[in-house]
Amino acid sequence: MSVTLKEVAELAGVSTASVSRAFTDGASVSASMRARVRAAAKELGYLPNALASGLTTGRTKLIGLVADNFHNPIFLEVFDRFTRGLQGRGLRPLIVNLTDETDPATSVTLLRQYSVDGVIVASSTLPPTFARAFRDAGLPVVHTFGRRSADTAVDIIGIDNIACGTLAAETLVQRGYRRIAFLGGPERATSTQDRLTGFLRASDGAAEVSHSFARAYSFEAGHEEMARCLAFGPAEAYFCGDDVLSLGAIAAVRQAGLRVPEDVGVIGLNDMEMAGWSTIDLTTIRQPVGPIIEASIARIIALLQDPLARPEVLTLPCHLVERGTLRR
Amino acid sequence: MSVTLKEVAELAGVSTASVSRAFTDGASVSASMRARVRAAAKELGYLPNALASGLTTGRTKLIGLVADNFHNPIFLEVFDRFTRGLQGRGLRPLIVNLTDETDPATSVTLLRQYSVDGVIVASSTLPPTFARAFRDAGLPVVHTFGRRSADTAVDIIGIDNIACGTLAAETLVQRGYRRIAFLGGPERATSTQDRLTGFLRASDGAAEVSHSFARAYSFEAGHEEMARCLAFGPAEAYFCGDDVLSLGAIAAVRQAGLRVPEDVGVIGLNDMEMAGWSTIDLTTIRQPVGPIIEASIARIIALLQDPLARPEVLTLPCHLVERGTLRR
DNA sequence: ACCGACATTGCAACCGCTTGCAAAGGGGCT
DNA sequence: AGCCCCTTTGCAAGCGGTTGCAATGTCGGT
Repeated sequence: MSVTLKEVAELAGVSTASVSRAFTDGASVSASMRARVRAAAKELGYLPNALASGLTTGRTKLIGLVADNFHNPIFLEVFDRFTRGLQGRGLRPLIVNLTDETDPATSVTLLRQYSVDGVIVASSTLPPTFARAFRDAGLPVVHTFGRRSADTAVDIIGIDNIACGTLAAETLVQRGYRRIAFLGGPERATSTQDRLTGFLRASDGAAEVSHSFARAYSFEAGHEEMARCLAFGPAEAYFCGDDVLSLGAIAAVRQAGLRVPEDVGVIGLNDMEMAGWSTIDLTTIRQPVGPIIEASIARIIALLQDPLARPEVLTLPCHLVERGTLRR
Repeated sequence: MSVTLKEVAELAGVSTASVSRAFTDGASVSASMRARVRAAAKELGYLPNALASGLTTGRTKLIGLVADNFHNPIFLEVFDRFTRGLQGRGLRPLIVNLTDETDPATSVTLLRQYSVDGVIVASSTLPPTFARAFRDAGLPVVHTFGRRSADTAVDIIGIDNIACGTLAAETLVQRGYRRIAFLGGPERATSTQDRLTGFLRASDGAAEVSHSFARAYSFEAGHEEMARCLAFGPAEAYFCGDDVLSLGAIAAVRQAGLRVPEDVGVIGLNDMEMAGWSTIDLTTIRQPVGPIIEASIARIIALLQDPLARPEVLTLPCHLVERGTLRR
């Protein structure tokens, strides 16, 4: 079907070994040989077969990209950056879309079958054990947006969710809100738990606090949960676990005939692209997605070089983005 | 590193051929042999190496998924469905993120190197020649969201953009708008051209018509272009080339102190998930993304079976989704 | 002219799996 | 018992590349 190494070798009148070397940099080949081979290859339209080469070298340049949230707009940015960043470095992402609560074993199997060189788990909700399953299978892995944990078994790159919760609470208190609330994402998500922890810690004594959870990181869930809160008498301001959740919550507030931020303040987390759209104008805590992903890619590449490197935790700072859903 | 066929064969006391057969259904193996092999495999934690097997069989179960719009929320749905649909059928998507106007040759090279079995080009903006490049390289390809063209060289699955333009114009006219406008996406995108064609055709004589183009399918571009339109005296209603564009346009209208739909009506196209959010509530033309993608996957699978099948064009119907940005 | 060091090249085995072909085994039938 | 046919199994040759090792060639130095 397609042109092989052998054909190029024949045309160039050299051994297949030489052709192979002409395409690997750093190999021992003379300039003239390389030129000759390249010319023959060009003439035939030869392309090295990445799979065959992966078979012998043990490196496929395939990176598993595991994600569980294809509904959150923030993931558009995440995918865009990951796919570009990886392909810009000669790596190819192999996507795994975790439906529901797929167990780790399945994804591990999947990715091992394709001999990926490494895995990036991009999720703020999965438990640390998930990423560890890859490492246990001998695959380099970094958990992007993961939770820092005591036993640092895998590399984690993300934000300090506890600090974010604290920042949110402090901001609300500082703006003079006295009855504040945390409207989190799924209770089991590690990010939710941490954000709540930080939130409670910082608001303790400084304000009257309550909290509840939406069933998912989605608009509907935010809407639903806020509607419930309103029915029980709303707080003055809410820290929502996520931007999408915030939008759902805001919709519910407005539907109840209340104004944002005059009657109810809302602060989100992520700063997804649309949070800045003038019609949305969401005050939120910005998660530095770009740097996080750059760092993740750099880290996975480092792990490819040295799979035994000690796992590290890298935490990037978040900051407040002032817009129109919180009073000054 | 990982367990191989040979080790399983040794443990089970059979030939490697038998082990291989035990893992291929339809192969000639006795039930007892299969059981014995499976047991040994399980004991060792053996996983067939998909790449090695792809090397010999010529099928990798890898499908290239080429897209050029990682900023439009509709693509979240597109990716979600494609990745799930493919993996549900035992295929693995290999993503190519087209940065800017990457030329087809590069992606072809990339995907050929990984011996993908087929390619799905998911874009409403790329010209038909793009997808054809894959076919010319001998790769089965379907162009999802593509434009039907006279010389049907590749399979196309999508909507009839001309009909959508017509539907939009008819809807506006029927609602009593007399001065209507088309605010399209990038002028070079095939989808833009077709939507405009249909729009003009249907509004001819029935209303006063104008048209212009945004520089991209994005919020900012829509905002910008609508601002420009408003400066020159706005039409009564706009058909925007896309939902995101619509949102940008609406933002500009509101910023100018005008109301939607009272002063200016807006109708979009796509019906992305957030168009239905109560705070957005966009009247739009629904593109049946689910069925389009299901059909695309089914088609690419059919092509894997029979690569020489004659290309087909499948056009799915769109319909109006009534919400709050157009008067009744 | 001779020697050693170094750069190039080819040979051939191997990466992990598949598959055509032939050999072996197992019935059913006469 | 003998024959034929069908099923099951193993052998071995690939699939497209890579790479250790040995062979060859080149060059500087004496």
